[in-house]
Amino acid sequence: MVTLPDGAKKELKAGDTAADLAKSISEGLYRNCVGALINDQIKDLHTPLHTGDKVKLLTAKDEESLELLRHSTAHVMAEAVQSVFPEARIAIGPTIKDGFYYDFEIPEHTLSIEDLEKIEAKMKEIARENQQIVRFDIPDVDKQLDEFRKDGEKFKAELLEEHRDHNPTLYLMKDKDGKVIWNDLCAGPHLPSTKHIKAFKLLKVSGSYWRGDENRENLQRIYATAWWSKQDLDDHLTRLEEAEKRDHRKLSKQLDLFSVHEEVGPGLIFWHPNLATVRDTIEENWRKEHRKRGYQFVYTPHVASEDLYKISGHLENYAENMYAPMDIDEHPYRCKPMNCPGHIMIYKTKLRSYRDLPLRYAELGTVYRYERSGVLHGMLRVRGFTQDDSHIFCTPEQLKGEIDGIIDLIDKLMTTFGYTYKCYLSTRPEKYLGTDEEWELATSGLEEAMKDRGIDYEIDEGGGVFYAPKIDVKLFDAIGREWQGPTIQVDLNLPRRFDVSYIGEDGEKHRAIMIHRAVLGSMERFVGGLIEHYAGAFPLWLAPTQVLVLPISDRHQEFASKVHQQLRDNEIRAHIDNRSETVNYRIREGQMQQIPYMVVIGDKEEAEGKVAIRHRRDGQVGTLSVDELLAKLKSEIDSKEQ
RNA sequence: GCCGACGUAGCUCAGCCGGUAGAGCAACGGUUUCGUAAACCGUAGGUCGGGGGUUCGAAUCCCCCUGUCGGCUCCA
Repeated sequence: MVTLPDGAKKELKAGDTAADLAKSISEGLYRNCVGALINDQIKDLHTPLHTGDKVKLLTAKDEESLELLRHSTAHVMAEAVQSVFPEARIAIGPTIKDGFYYDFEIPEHTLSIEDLEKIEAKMKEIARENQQIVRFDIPDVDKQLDEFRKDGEKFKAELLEEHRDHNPTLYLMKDKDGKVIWNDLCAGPHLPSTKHIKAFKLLKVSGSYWRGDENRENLQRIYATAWWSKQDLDDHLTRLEEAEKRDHRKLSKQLDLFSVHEEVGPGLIFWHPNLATVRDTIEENWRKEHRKRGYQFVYTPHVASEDLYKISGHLENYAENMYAPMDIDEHPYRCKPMNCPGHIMIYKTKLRSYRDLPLRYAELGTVYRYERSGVLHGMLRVRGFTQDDSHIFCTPEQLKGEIDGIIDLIDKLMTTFGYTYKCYLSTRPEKYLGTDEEWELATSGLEEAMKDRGIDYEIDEGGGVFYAPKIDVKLFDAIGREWQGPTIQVDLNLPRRFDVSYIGEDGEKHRAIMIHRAVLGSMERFVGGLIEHYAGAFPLWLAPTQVLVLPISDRHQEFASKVHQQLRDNEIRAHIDNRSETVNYRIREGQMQQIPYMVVIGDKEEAEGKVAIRHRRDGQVGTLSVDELLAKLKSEIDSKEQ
């Protein structure tokens, strides 16, 4: 007796499988069935059922079934690779978001694009052959180990050795006569056969390490994707192309946003005027929102004596991410990797009373960190960047309220940019500093602030850093991609190291709580992400050029210049294009520069004292007097319309 | 850092098996004065990322350096 999703019960014979269940319901369902969700776990279609099981049969329509498809396609890919390159040894091949990969060791050969085509062709062949994918319990682990070793499958042997006590299974690929063609050590689950595999594409090859360990074997990884239908695959490929078009590095060239220079060094960003305008506007807004919330702005030096980082512990724990020391008057100095010690210096210039707290220091603080050369990426992963950093010093009683205030600020700023977000609470990891009581106080402060606000959050158990529990916020952009967003940490380390304290109501000295938070993160990463989020079309309030004035011919120059000046007088970022190019040409350029508004001025407009408005998305939207235009622009700017 | 790919004019890219560079756009000069996404004619522009080697001869082949790009966490 098993239960179906609609609550119906179904009587089965002993030893019946999910496939038998499907068959008993309808032949069509059986044909389309690829697996089953048994007690909420994805299983093979041929898994025996037991009394009391909750069973949901999976077909291509079910979201969960994609996992089966991709995992099985990974096996087919591995089979194909070993068919094309018999000397290839297989490592692991899990599913990932939107696809899967498989790692191989192929002696004396590096995979090329042409190889991918060959492998794809072979995969199609395997799919067409309708090979059966059969689960097989390994009866004699030692014998199987010998088998793997004999075949040179050292990775599989290593894995089997580790999993020998966990009922290891093989998956066998069988041809129509039941002959085993290929096998892979795998926990499954899988599709019943390869006939369901119709729409897949191998995307790229790259390097990896066996078990992600750089001291171990170098492997070659093939990334691929698989979908139930050609249509789904095509849609996915189109989405990838879309994302590529939004690449901030690409848009930077079109829109003249930023650059990096070999002569200067990798990971160091030059902000061109256009992007500097965007940043400046963001920072202005950032300051305004901070002032409203009682923050005080500070500035701290960009280099500091190593003495400071000895106290902070950075030298001990963070040295590999820091720029090497420089010798100043025979004393080592470092570029600052974080702003916190600097803010603590300011705090400690006086004896603080509980009446002074909370103190909220904020700084757009530029830091330098050594990142391994291979991980640098446009503006998103760099070596020098400006954090919108703040450190709040408060009493334990104030903690929750401060967290609440930060969440309010986060919500305000993220909504301003049209991001949706999700919060994660990371709790104490295995290795940690501080006492259990401190962790409890800090963690519950974070959690309760979210609870009181009614914010949806997930808990990442043990995901905190060694010195702090934290709230991480993930952002979702215009095309649903995820970005690392704001973070709040309750630091249990630095207040102790620097003896950050205050005098309480009781006249005694108490350790202050120090909250570390960044909302935008780094200006580089945030603005880089924004470029992609908006696909280069910044909303009016952020746009580098807000209005482009276009006189139709030379006789309209004078009026056009007046309009231009009037806009500028009203703090609109306006430019005029009075080159002797056709109107069409200049409009095209304005469009390609993603300028929100163009105002066209010809005989008609001059006669009426008005301007013709063109919006980059809506095209011609009528004529307005300059005053009317100013009012329209101001309201759109003030509301920060997306 | 490691694996792989790539680096040709400001941009996008061509240049096969070695015979010392080419297009479009942009720029510049002129003509055109135009009504909502590319007017016409002309000119100039490159030590082919840097260094070394092979060769009579290297953008092209080999080595080193540098930068960029894709990955290196998602566990049979």
